[in-house]
Amino acid sequence: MTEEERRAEEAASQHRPRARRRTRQRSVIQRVLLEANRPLSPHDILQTAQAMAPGLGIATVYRAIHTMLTEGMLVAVAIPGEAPRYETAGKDHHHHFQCRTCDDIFDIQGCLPQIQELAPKGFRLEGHQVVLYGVCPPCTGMPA
Amino acid sequence: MTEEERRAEEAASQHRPRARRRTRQRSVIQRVLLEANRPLSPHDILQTAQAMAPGLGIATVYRAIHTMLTEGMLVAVAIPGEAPRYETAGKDHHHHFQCRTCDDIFDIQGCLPQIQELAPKGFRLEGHQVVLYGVCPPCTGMPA
DNA sequence: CAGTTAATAGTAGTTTATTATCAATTAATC
DNA sequence: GATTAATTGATAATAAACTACTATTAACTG
Repeated sequence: MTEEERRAEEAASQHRPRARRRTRQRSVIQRVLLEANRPLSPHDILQTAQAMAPGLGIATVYRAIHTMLTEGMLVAVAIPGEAPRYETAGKDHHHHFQCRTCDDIFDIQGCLPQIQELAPKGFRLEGHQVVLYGVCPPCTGMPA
Repeated sequence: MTEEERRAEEAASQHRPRARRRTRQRSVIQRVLLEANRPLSPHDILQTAQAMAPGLGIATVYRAIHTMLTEGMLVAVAIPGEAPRYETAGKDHHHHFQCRTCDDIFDIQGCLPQIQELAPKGFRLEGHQVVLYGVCPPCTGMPA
């Protein structure tokens, strides 16, 4: 039985659901994601969070991501050819830039309303995604 | 030693490189890709090609894709959260539409020059990709 | 502070996509 | 038609990302 199944089973039973604990690890992971202000991979999160939570394991990162996703605190960001990244939810509609040198993803503001008109007749358009590719400021040699 | 390595070794040796054979399987795979006129996954290719080449194996599909990629006849199409698809090379700049019902990818014509302006200062823009999401004509109940 | 049990670290296992291996087949050449 | 070796089909092996498992740790609760 997975953690989630056990939780669901308890919720359906007579027992009072156990509280979700505020652990050091989860706090650190949350903070890393809030401060990054751009989508991070599980590995990114692990690397950064380990500085503030020594010994942090990758499994804990994945568990925290899963929890924060179901709580609506995070959203997944899918980039072509890449494993999903995660960023804090609640941002305005925006798109992403991937640096071809460091592979990092950055948020970019703005959008193009005319993008709606690209859908051919007969296709029901429900959403879209734009990804820009190039080199980010740090990788072009510019100061961060 | 892989097939590719052996080929490279022979090319560097005194021996005349052996000819690439035109097999029934490869012809069928090529034809499927040409007629689809949209990006296909290896699995898509296998399904369609097996009708014209009974017994066709998935390994042959992957081998043909690899060969056609290195020959410049195919290009890979990466869609967020999806394994790569492949479509015939040489098309004009275009983007893609993914149907949320059948997951198929369709080519869409046109682009937006203003997309260049979305890149923030300090980011060197080299390329972009647009993916539209929605429901394709067949899946909305319209005739193909 | 003691008891309860959610959460963790470490790691084995799983999943999905792709590649390697190899005996058998078959396209190209003689 | 016989010969040669490129190609194939079946399947084992691999790779990467993620999940399950288990003993241990440490939040919460009274």
